[in-house]
Amino acid sequence: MERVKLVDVARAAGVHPGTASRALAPDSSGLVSPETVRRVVRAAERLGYVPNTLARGLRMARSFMIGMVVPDITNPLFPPMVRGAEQVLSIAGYTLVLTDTDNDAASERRQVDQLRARGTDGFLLATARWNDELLDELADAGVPAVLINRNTAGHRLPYVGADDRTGVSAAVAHLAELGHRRIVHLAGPQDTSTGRERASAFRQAIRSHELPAGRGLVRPCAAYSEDAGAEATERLLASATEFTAILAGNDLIALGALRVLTAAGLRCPDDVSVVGFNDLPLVDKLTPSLTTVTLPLREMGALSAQMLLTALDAPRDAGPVAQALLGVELAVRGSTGTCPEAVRGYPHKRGGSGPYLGGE
Amino acid sequence: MERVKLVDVARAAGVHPGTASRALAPDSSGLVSPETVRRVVRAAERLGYVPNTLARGLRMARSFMIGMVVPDITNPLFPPMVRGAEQVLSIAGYTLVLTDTDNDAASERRQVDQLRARGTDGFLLATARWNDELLDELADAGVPAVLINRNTAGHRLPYVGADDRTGVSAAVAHLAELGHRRIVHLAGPQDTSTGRERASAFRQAIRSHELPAGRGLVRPCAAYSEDAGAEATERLLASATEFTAILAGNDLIALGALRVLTAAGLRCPDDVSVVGFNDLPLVDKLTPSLTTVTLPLREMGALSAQMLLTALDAPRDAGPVAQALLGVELAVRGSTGTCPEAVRGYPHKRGGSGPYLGGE
DNA sequence: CTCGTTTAAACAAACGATTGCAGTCAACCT
DNA sequence: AGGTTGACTGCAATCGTTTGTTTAAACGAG
Repeated sequence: MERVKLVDVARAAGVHPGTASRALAPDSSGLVSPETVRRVVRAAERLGYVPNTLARGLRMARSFMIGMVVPDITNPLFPPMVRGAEQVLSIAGYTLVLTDTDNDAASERRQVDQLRARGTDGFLLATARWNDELLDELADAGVPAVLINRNTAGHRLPYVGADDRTGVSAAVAHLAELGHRRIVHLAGPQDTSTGRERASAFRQAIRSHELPAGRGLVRPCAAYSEDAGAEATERLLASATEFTAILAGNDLIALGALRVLTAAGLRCPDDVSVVGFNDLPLVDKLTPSLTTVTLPLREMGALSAQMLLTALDAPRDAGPVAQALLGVELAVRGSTGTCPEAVRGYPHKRGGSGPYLGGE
Repeated sequence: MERVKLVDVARAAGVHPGTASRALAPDSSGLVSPETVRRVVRAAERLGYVPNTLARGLRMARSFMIGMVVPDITNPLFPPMVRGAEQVLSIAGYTLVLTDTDNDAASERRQVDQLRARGTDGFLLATARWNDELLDELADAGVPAVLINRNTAGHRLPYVGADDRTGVSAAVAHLAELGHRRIVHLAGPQDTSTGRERASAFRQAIRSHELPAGRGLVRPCAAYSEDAGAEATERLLASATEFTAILAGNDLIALGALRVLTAAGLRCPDDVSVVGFNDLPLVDKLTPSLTTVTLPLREMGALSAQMLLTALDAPRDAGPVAQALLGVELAVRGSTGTCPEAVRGYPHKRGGSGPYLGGE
């Protein structure tokens, strides 16, 4: 059974293909008599007509495809965003093309180029670095694109993210309320906006709670990964820094921290409280369950898609680029508890019987 | 800067567009003189020519796009498959279009229709039901498609899955070795091949280990979800069935079971051992860490993509449809331990002081 | 009654590539 | 020498839509 095309519908309705085309398109259906519209629409339904997107795209110089670029779809942070975006795009008649850059800049460029060659109408990018050449190029070229989750230094492209500052502030407030005074931030990579922003918000929160502000309280990790978090925690323990709580740049870093703390004989939350970021699936079922900041991932994906859609049929440069921040929530769980005495790194100086030092 | 098209290249090389087209296509470049080929290729490179995929697709009735359909990208089971498939497809010059059906048959049909309208060259489907009308239609229509993870009753389409039977068999062997004799299987939905296959493999394993085979040992859940697993476990406890171990249809079901067991005062693995399936991220960090069956998800995705590619340029019907099973591994962790005395449901009959009854 | 004016539908030209067919020209064979 | 072959390349149709431009009909006013 051959695919039914516009000519077939037109013939069935007894009109010219051109007329049928106008009748079917909501925009132009005003140009044809209501009676004819009805006839055409009915014929289309009866025959099960589905327009050929390639032909239409060729004629209209639009592909109705949106490219979405994520660093690693395997990271549970991204699927909800993808899902939110896909839902919005699909009801608007667009198709989502997903690509995974494997956290590699070269691969990212290749993917984006390939999509551009395909005539992709716009991009949803979750891979932004703080200084990102590729994104600058896209901005220069006027390619419709929206950033998700991570922003760039220039703020030249529309951006949808979470209100990280408020999340950090809530986390610090929570810890302060539990009596913690020496809080360490295991920050995310400083070449990402989230890493920088959360670190900056952390410093500000420390000040506003009038907590001791010494150096070494913010310790950037090499990556948003468990291993990077573990490594940073080892360095932290090896240093002489005293702390009773850790605010991690994200959940994976928190998991790495927990692993190392446990290995060092420190218990959570009895000895050290830990807060994560992102609320990945299952972190609520760990022992202890992880206190963390919940992000509206799905909504971020949906909103970014919507912003892209409006950008698509807006005039070339319509006002300033939008920067949207969605609200977050602190999920208080088992990994945070009231402050014990100050805890310090490894059995160094004032050596005691174990890693658990401080007052007393 | 306008996109350079084939005519531009042809003019620059001093040939007809048709000739340029042939010169550029590896298949037909034998039809044109080597000298001309060289000239055209150089011109194309110099001008930075990238063919318009839409135009080509329209003419050739191929889009170089592959549709991948998953029930829920948010389920950590799927991202690795997507990733494996994407990698293979992208190096073959194909683009992966991902859609999420939200576990809804109507939505699935809509998505597939839309993709077909777009001229999608083939499908990777992870949504198969045991009796699946849509897939039968696709098979009838001769649409190139490969099933992943789940199969259909008819076995009419190529399929790539995991060797579930061996996984189940290893799990049961492991439990039997720990001394368990009364093992219950909280099976997955029986309208999925995985649910049926694992249940069938379970029965066979019970027989081959000569374990007591009573009724009520296989208890299908309504879905592959934590809630469904919890509900099934409640019914199990309410029944008079004795058991010391549970083999869950997948990890989510296992999590539901653990929740209910804990709530009922039963401890894992002291009172009841639990085995999952799939090895989702983080289940190794739970307390107790979950013993489960690890699937080669990424490889499954890659292989299915490869099979689809070969199917794409094979003659219409080339031999029997391939059915590939990839090896699995049992990850033995903390949720399984040596058998205590028989455990039974709630304080019924022979009423004791708690839920923990049996021998002793 | 006629001449603008509106309204509705038909016509035909794109969009950018691929490809069957036909033509050119030189070489080759008998 | 004439016809045949074969290697290249040019020509033009085609894929299925959309859309600017006629054409045809209907309408209203002077």
